[in-house]
Amino acid sequence: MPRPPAEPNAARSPRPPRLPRLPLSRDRVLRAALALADEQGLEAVSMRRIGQALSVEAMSLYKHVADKEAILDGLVDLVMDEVEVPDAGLPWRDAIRRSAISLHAAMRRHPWAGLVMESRVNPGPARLHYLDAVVGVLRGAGFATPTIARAFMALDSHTYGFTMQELALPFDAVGAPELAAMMAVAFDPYPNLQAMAELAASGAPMLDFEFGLDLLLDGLERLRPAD
Amino acid sequence: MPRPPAEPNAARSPRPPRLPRLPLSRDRVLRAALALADEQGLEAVSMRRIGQALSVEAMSLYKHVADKEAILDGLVDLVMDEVEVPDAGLPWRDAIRRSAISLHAAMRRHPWAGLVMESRVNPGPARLHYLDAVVGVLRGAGFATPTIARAFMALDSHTYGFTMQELALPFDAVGAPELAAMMAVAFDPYPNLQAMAELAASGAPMLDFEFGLDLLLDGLERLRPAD
DNA sequence: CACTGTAAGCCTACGGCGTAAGCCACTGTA
DNA sequence: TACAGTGGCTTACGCCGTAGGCTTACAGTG
Repeated sequence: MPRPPAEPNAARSPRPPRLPRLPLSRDRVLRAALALADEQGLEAVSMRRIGQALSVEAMSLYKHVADKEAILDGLVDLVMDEVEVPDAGLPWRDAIRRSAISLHAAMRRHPWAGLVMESRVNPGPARLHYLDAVVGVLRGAGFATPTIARAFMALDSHTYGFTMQELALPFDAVGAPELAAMMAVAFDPYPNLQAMAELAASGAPMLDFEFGLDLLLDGLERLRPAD
Repeated sequence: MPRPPAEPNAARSPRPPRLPRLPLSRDRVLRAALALADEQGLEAVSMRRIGQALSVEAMSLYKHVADKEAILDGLVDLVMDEVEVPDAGLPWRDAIRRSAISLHAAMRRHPWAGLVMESRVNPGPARLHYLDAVVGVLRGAGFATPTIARAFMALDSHTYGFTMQELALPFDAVGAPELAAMMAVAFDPYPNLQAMAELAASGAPMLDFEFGLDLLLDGLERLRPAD
């Protein structure tokens, strides 16, 4: 029902006293979205619920962000901002190692982030800054440009891939005994996997991010031209 | 408007002649979903559009699959079925190498698959079979069980991570010159990335899946107990 | 002071989504 | 013949992103 056209009604409700909320902004929108994602998961990040968290209608968000894609891009960059950028003052191996571990940690703090990052094409400034620093350190270590490209892909692939698998695994969600029981069932017809289930049941740590990372770094060190 | 209650109407439309379509089945649903995903992308995979592709209403699918999650699980397993499982008859390194390359290729054939796999918790039979074979080959090579777990994570992380990054990159979509131009703009304030942009512009292949894979395999070979 | 442009937030509505619940025609068996 | 089961259809609910237009408040100008 289209309401009557504007009718300047003196008997209107007594004029809401315009309580002066602090104004919306791209930054406030992103922070609300980040909180929502961290606390309630990625599927809670909808325009309506972000609006709700800010006591604002969904459509009001569009005055500050282009669309939902832009919000996701912004979220990724917020996470990348938490990552320790490789320090050109350190030996190349330590610098890369630290930053990879820091990226891994950031993705674990925001379990939704990996999925979002990998569906995204355009890197934001924080991501570019990180990328630039990695390349800088590898150049400083004397690697040739094509090797740098390959090395970067290999290192980042390990970090992303490991984190994604780790988060998909229920290792943290349940205790070792429950997990072992689950595995025993699921692995029933697979003899080789039984050994894995037993290992998990023993409570031994199954997830070792630095194992693969060090394999890669060792290999790169061997490829590095003597300086 | 709730239609009149059942009224046995003799003047009904002349009885649609019940043309005998071949019946629905879980398999037909999955194949339709696979075709949709491959041809029109993951967001085209909706219950309504799968139904459309099968000339059937969306709700009819629920007689054959539990829900959309089940369809996605099924899709992942269809892709895993295309993957060459490591051959226990080969030297461990060749066997693992071939299967990793095959997994990478399958994920490239179905660019949507990586994203789906990584949001999924329960491995299907094809995935379990693959996993079992990898573990079997590594056992045969003499690795200790904890090392096998770590090695598997590292190898799979590289395959998933590399493929996801590769697919997010616009390397295939545009030609080298266009890409270089894009990079030159995006990389403007980042001196180290300029070198990468030039490398890409030269048309040199930027993506080398086997580089990281071989770094990992070399490292594992060095860790392997002498037999 | 009045006037006007503009920005910020609101409202309505559209087409799409996954799926709960129930209906109906047909089949096979008792 | 009766009956239960099966496979498909219909309707409807509550979500989603967002196009388009409206209202209000304020800043700048005369």
